[in-house]
Amino acid sequence: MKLMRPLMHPAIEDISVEGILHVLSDPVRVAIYAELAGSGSATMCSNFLQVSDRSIPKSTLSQHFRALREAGLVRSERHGVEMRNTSRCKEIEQRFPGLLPAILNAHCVQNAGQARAVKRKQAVRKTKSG
Amino acid sequence: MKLMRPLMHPAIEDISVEGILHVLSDPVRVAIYAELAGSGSATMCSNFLQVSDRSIPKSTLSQHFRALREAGLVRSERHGVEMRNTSRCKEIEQRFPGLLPAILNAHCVQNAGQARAVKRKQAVRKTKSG
DNA sequence: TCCGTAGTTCGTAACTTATGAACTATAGAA
DNA sequence: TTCTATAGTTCATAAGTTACGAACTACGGA
Repeated sequence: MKLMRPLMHPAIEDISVEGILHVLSDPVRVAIYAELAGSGSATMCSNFLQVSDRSIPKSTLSQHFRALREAGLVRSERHGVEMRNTSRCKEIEQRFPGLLPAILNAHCVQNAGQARAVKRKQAVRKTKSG
Repeated sequence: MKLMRPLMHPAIEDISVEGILHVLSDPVRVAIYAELAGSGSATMCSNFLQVSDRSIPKSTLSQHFRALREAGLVRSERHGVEMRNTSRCKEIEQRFPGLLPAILNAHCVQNAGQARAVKRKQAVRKTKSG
C-alpha cells in the first residue's frame, strides 16, 4: 500500500529566483498564480480549475500545484477531501521586493495586448466580408 | 555544404513574459544577462565567458546565447569572427515596465544572501578548528 | 461498510537540454 | 591565393523533464 507523501513547503530563505521564474514560465501556472495572488480570491482549491477548464487533466493540474508549492509560491493545506492553496506573496515580497508584482503586471500587459490583437483581427475580417 | 542560419530576433511585440521567465530561469543565462544588462559592459562577446569560465563548453554557451536572443532579451551581431551581444532592456522596459529590474534585483539579493551564508559557514568552521 | 469526490502516484511517451565532434566563417600570415 | 588560427554553429545523441491516462489513496456522508 503506497501512501501519499506529506506536502513539502520550502522555508522562505530556500526559495530561489530561478525556481520562481521557472515555475511561472508555464502559461497554465502563471494563470493559476495570477488568479490566486491577483484580483481573484485569496484561496483556491485545485478542483476549481478542473471545473472551469475541463481541458487540463487532473493529474497534470496536481503536478502544476506541486510545482507551485515546491518553488515556494503557494501554501497548500488539505481540508477534508479538498486542497486549499494560498499565495505566499507577502513572504516573497519580503525576500524579493517587487518581483511578483512586476511579473503579474507583465502578464496583464501581455493579456491586454493579446485581447486587443484579437479584436483588431475580428474588425479586419468584418471589413473584408462587409 | 550546410550554411549557418541567419540570426533571428523577435519583434518587440512578439516577446512574451513566459519566454523571458523561461530563459532567465537558468542560472547560467541569468548570470550572463545580469552581466550584460547590469553593472557590466554594455556589449559582450560570447568568448568572454569561455575565457572567464572554462567549465561551460562553447556549444552550450552558443545555445544559451541563442535562447537569450530568440526570447528577445539580447541583440546579437557578428563582427568579423566574433559575436557581439547587447541587452534589449530599453525596449523590454517599454513593453513590460519594471520586469527586468525586478528580476535582476532579486538575483542580486539572492547572490548577496548566498555570499553571507558562505561567510557564516567559514566562520563556524574557524571557531570549531580554533 | 460502501460509494462518491478530490487529489496523488506511477509508467511511459513526448519533448527539452547539454555536450562532443565536425563543421562554417572570418582575419591575418605566408 | 592558400594556410592557419580563432570564434562560433550545427548535428547526433544521451540525459533529464514534462504531460497525461490508469490505478491508486484519502476523506465524508449515506
